[in-house]
Parts: sequence; structure tokens; C-alpha cells
Amino acid sequence: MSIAKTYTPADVEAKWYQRWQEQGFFKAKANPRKQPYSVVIPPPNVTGVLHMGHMLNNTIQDVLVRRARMQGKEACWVPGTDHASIATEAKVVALLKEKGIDKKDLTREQFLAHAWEWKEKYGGIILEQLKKLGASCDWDRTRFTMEPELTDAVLRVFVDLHQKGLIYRGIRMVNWDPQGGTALSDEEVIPKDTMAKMYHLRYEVVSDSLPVVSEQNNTDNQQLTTNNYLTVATSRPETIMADVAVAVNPNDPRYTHLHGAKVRIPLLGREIPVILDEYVSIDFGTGALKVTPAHDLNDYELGLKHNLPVIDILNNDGTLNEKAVLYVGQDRFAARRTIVKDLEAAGHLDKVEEYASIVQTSERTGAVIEPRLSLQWFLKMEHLAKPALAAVESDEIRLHPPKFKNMYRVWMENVRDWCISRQLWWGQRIPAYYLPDGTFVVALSADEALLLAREQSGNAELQLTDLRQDEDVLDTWFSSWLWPISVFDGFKDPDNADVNYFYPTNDLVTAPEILFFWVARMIMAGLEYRKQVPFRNVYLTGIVRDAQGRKMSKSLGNSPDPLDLIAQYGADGVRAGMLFSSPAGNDLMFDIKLVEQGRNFTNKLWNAFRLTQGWEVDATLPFANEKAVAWFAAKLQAAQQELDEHFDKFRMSDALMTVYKLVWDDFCSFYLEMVKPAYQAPIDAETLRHTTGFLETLLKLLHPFMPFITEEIWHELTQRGPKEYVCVAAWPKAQPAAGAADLIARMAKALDIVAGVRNVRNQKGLGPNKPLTLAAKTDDAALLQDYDGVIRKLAALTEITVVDAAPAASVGFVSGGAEFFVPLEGQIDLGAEKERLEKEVGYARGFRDSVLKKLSNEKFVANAKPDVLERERQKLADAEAKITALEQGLAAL
RNA sequence: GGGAGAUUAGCUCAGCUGGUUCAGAGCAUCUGCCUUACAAGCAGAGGGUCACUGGUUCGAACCCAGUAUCUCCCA
Repeated sequence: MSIAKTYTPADVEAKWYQRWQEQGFFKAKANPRKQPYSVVIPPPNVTGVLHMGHMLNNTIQDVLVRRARMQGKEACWVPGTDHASIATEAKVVALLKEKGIDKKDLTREQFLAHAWEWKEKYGGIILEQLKKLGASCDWDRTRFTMEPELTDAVLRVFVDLHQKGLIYRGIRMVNWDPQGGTALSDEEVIPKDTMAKMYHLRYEVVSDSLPVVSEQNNTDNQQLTTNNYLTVATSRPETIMADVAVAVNPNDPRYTHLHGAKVRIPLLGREIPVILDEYVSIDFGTGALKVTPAHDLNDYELGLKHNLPVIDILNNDGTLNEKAVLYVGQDRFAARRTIVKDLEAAGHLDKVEEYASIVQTSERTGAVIEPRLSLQWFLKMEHLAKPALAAVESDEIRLHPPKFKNMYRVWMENVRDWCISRQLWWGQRIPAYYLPDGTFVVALSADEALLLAREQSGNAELQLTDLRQDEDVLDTWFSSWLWPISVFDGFKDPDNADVNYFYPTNDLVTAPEILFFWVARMIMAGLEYRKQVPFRNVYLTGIVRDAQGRKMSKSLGNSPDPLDLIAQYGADGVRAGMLFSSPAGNDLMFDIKLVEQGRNFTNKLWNAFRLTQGWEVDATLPFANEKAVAWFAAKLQAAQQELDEHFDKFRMSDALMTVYKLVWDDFCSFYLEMVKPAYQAPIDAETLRHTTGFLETLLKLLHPFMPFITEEIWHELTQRGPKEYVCVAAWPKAQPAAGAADLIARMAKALDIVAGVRNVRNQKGLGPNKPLTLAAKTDDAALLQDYDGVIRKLAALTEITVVDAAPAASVGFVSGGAEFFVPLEGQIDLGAEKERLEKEVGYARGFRDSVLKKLSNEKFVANAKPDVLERERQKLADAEAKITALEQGLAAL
């Protein structure tokens, strides 16, 4: 049988994924005899396609889940998607537009029919893509946030929270997209740097409003108010009609004389007060700020503080309404151009300045966002936030890395009420029903609402047609925050076996950007509805950036297509590549080289397997590799222990690197080279048995990271039973063996000697196989005896002898306090050799002196811990020995 | 403007309560090798004033203060 020289993932990945599914390995069900391990996927947007962020995030989840499965836990990874109101609705609107259909011409029902059709057709592509990555989700459990059961959960929770008095309607400043006709969340708003104009407008000071001029402000330092004008800087002159005050800083000496005064809005003539507030920054603009509560968030808050009225001059579509009095019906930008001309004509325009500013635009429509007051539904947060904060503070839930705890705390301590309504159709419609008198009732269904409405109004004649359901839908997060409970049907049936068994889930893997929007809210919902946190650990991944540190985005075109990557490098290579450089919470600087490294690693493993497969066994041969086998067994134990520690700390990169080095360096470069028989020579049965066993253990340790290749080799290695897959093999347990540390240390010394010889070969330009001999001047002859075979094989030596003095014409090196010589007749440059030794001895003396200095410091000797002192004395002794050896070597030259 | 975190090799990062081998890894670099498992490889080597300035200490990458730069969060 000949095995391909390079591993080709495309040949095997689909096969194994299918087999795993056929075997039902990913299916999980409540099983009291096993320990549960559950993870809910952060539901990707149903309209989405796989991007690099998903790759990273889901690779990490899969590693955790696969390891748990191998550890014998009932591993349950619940997949699914969310309905992403705004993104999906925007996509459907765009699609309809292409077909020549305008959303405005459709009824709600018609539009939703289109949306569902679209969802059925394209939704879930992303889940299929996850399978290519190897994600071991229990696909039978796939959920969607807008499916009937989950919608039911959302409505129940809304009704419940309303009954508890936690949901209310209120006015709030929202990001209004005049083109899309909806409010947007902060995440859907993109700030754009632009050059804007700052218009300096003269507001006439109402003369009889001025207080008596006092001694201190009668000087003429008030240029800004010359001729009884107060100059205000604004970038939005069209909003002056909505002004309700002009604010100045009370500490601004330029305006002291205006305290308590009134000014007149240009063109309009309405009088408004000058108010004082330290919020106004003295250096910005003219230091006088027009206050327009309806059209600016900060102004709104200023207005609340100073009890000012609110004048909203804008319609939903961005045109001016009749409250503006002037320019009614004009678009906000058209009105701006007109008013600037009129202001100038009337002599109110002092000057125009350019300045760099940031304009908020809609992610979906590109329109400039209008801060706008509107009536929205809110959820009170204080009651929910307190226990959710405590859960993280007490480490009941651990954030990885823990630096996010600070952020979490700050946010939870300053939490604001959650605006849960969205002016969209795609989503769960708010179950509030308005009565003809304008009051409303909240109920799970229209029928229930009618009963309530009759009761509330005292009007038994009320009919369904008299009720009008709220037009808005709920924020998508209002579905997602229930996810860890709702996927196990914990609202419909709070005591079902699944939810009781799998909730709380164990680990959550997600991005720090949604720590507040999602993670915190899930904690709140979990505590509110199940009195238990939804998960124990939250692993926060970083953002995947390109090598230049730019965020990967479609518009930049700097993101590789994940599926192309998988096709090219194999899912295992890509998974490893993603993990090589992704410490928790740090951004991942993605570089194709990382994926290459991952691919190379799969190939390395493949070739190790190839080597062992090529061996012929000779049963008559004695066991020839006891030292190598004992050493690697010890090494394996140590690595397993280290690996488990990394996993426990959620250090995924380090975990992978541990196995990577174990396989590449220890197993391939050292172990296999030690036991490898000469070309076409047979191997003894005992060595082969151990080697195959080691390889199996390595496959198990690697499986969570590289599921496909490990399964392939697992089956190629030997005949397997029908259920015998590495996917469900028992995770190797680290069993600390007595004397393991000593075995490892002794072999390290032997390998250091090997490296010394190889270095000599390199320096002298000798080939790797030129037969050499080695002479050693050492106190530890036992080491050379014990590891004679290993050293001779790896260093290609014919003989190792112990000597009392350096042989003539040889190159020396020092290893572990002993001196070694490679006799090289006729190839020695005495001068160079002397120079090298002198350099080395000088270095050693310097080191000895620094240790000596430490030890002769009385305070050090008095204060240092005994073990530290002991170490220093040992260092001194070693250094002395080395110096002596080197000096003798020099003398011998 | 307020808050949090960071700054260690060319790059990405480790470095646990200050003291093991005068600071580690992977990648990259350099040198030599197509040595019948692997050139997607093998062997070896070089590379750091631990951002800067002070302080505490017998001893500082680590603790403290200040400075600089960067990132994120909130406004």
C-alpha cells in the first residue's frame, strides 16, 4: 500500500463529517449518568454568510465541545440563527426594490410573506458552511429566533415584564433614519469623517432683558456681543426654529453680563433665555451654544435639566413641519441652504468656518442620521442589572480574559433603560393593543387582549376590530437574551428534562462588542427566569483583522472567503491557523501564513503516520528502544498535564502550541528519529506497539483542534470497530508517573550533547552523516552509558569515549558542566578554536562574578529565601566547574 | 472630556505571589543540506537598554509615581 506523500484534506473531510452525523455523535440528550456540557451558539444573522469572525468563534466552540465529548460528558452544542430585524428587513426591501416592488405598497402581511420566503430560501446558508469547518453541533436542535416556539417565549416574557411593571412607554432620543423611516440602534450607525461648516449666527440680545451693568463687566472686551448681539456657532442653522435657549458657561467671563438675559432667534424673532451650564465648553465655537432639545441628544438632556420646552420641527422623512414656521415642507438640507442665504441677507450671519466633524450615517441606507425624539417601549434595567452584576463580580460567571470584568462593571453600574421597540415589520410584533380611548392592554393574543380591554374600559361591547395592535416589533436582542433558555424550551415548559439538564450552559464564546447587548442581558434573563446564571464562563474573542491591523470588511475587500480557505488548506489547517495567534480577548492579526502553518502541521502529522506505516516488523528482534519509549511516555504525560491546564484557563493558542510542539519537536524530531530503523531494516514489535500507541494518544489530543485528519489517520492506523472513532475516544488523562521529571531531564542532557555535535558538524561544514567519534570529559559517565544508543544515533557517532584530557586536534563544546571533543584530524584551526574558548571562558567568568557579587552581599544572604540562596550557590558551583573545564581545554591547545 | 487596558525579538504573543539556566515561544530571518516519512521538509545559528524617567528593594520586565504612544468603552 502506498500512501500519498502529501495530505489532501479535500479527499476526506466531507466523508468524515457525514460519518459522524450518521453515527449520531453530535446528538445530545439528557443523560443523568453523564455530566452535561452545553454551549449555545451565538446565533449568527440568518441572512449572513460565514466570515472570518465566525470561523474563529466557532472553531473555539468546537474545540471546547469536542474535548468535552471526549471527556465523556454529554456534549450539547445548540446551533441556530437569529432573525436580525434590521439587516434582514433591509435586505428584503432591497430585493423587492430590484423586482420593482416598493415596501410602501405592501401590507404588513404581504411584506412578511416575502420575508419568510426569502428566509426559507437563503436563511441557514451559514449553518451549512459551519459544517465545512467541522462544527459538531447537534443539528436536530437547530433553532431560529422567530420560529413559533421562540416567538412565544418572547411574547410571554414581554407580558410578564409588563405585568411586573418593568416595561413602559417613553420619549427618547433615537437615531432616526429619515430614508429608511426607522429608528436605528447605535451599532447600525456609522460615523463618517467629513468637513462641515460652522455658521456663526448673531442672536439679538433683548435689550430690556439685560440686568443692570455692574462695575466689572462694563469694559469693551465683549466683541462677541457688540451691537447687542450674541454670536452662536452652529453646524445646523436650519434648526434655529427649534431653539429654546442659548447656553453659556457660567465661568465664561465674556458672557457674565448676559446672565439672566434673553435673545431673539434670527428671522423668527422668538425670544429665548440665556441659560448657564458648565456643560458648555468655553473653547468650542463662540462658547455660546444654541439649545435644540428635539434635535440633539445633549441639548435634550440640557433641556430636561433646565426645564425647557421641546420643539420638534422635523417630519419622519426629514422635511420641516409646520412647527418650524419657516421653510415648512422643505427637506432639512434644502432648508439649510435657504436659511443660510436668508440669514446672510438679514445680516445675521457673522462668518462661516470649515471644521472637521463626524456625521452619523445609516449603515443600511447611507442617509444622515437625525437625532429624534420618539415614543418607544422601554425595559427598566435597574432591577435586572443588580443581580447580573453580582454574578460576575462574585466570579460565579467568569469572563476570559478577566480584564473585561471592569468594563462589565462600569456598564452595569451605569446601565440605562433598554429601548426594545423598532419601527420595522420583520420581528416579533409588540403585543400591546390600543383601545379607542388611547389606553392600551398587553396580552399574549388578540383574544386575551380583548377580554382585558373590556375589563379595563368597562365597555363589554368592545370588539376585536376596535383594538389596534402596536405597529412596532421588538429589538432582536429581546429574542436573543432568552436564547440559552428558549433553545431548551424553558419558557413553554420550564420543568422539562432538557432545560433541567443542560441549563445552565457551561461556556459561551462570543465577541466583546456584544458583552453588553447580549451577554449581560442573557445573564439578566437567566437570573430572572431560572434563578440561575446562563453559563459559567464567557470566552471573549478578538476581532479578526488583516496583517495591517485593519478590521476585515467586505467594503475593504481584505477578507479572504473562509470557504475558499478551507478548500485550499483544509478545515484542519484553517482551524489551527485561526488558533495559532489568538489569545483570548486580543484581536487576531490574520495572516495567510498562519493558515499555511496549520496546513503544514497537518502534513507533518500525515508524514509521521506514513513513516510508521512503512515499517516491517520482525518479531524475533528484542525491544531496542526502552530509553526512547520511557522518555516519550513521560513527555506525553507532562504535555497532557500542561494541555489540560491551558484548557482550564481558556488559553486556546497555548493549548494548541503545546500539542504542536509535542508532535513536531518531541515526537517527530526526536522520538521517531530515535526509534526509526535503518533504511529497509525491520523494527521490533515492542517498539512498534509503543509507537502506534503514542500516535493514537497524539491523535486524541489533536482531535479537538484538527478533527478531520485525526479521524482519517485513526482509521488508517488499524482496523476499527463500527463505533470506534477518535471523535468519541476517551480523552487521555494525565497520570503523573514517578521519575518522569528525571527521565525528561536526563534525556534533555543527552539531546543537548546531540545538539553540540550537530553544531560542530554545521560549523565545520561536515555532512549530517559523516561518521564521527566523541570524547567526553565528564563526572556523569552514567549518562553517556545510558543514552549511548540515542546520542550515537541522533548525532551519527560511531563511538563515545570518556577521557581525562582533551584529545589533540579536536573541536570542543561544553554541555551540562562537562566538556566534549570531536576529534577532527587535520581540520582544526587552532587560532579560531582558542579564540572561541577564550570568549566562552570570559563569558563564564562574568557570570560567575555576578553570582559571586550577589552572594557576597550580606543583605542578600540575610533576606533571600533559603531555596533562592541554594540555587545561587549551585549556579556558582556550576560556573566554577565550567571555567575550570574551559581553562583546561585552553591549556591543552 | 471621563474611564479601562496595553507598550517585552522584525511580526504575533507568553512571562503565575519580585529571586531557577545573565528574558521565553511560534512565525519570520541567516547558514548549510533534495540525509529514501515530510523542501508544506531537515540540521544549526543570530536576534531584546522588557516604551521613557524617577522611586521602593539586597534584588524590578514584574511593585509605586510621572511622561509618551496606542487600543477600547462611555459621553
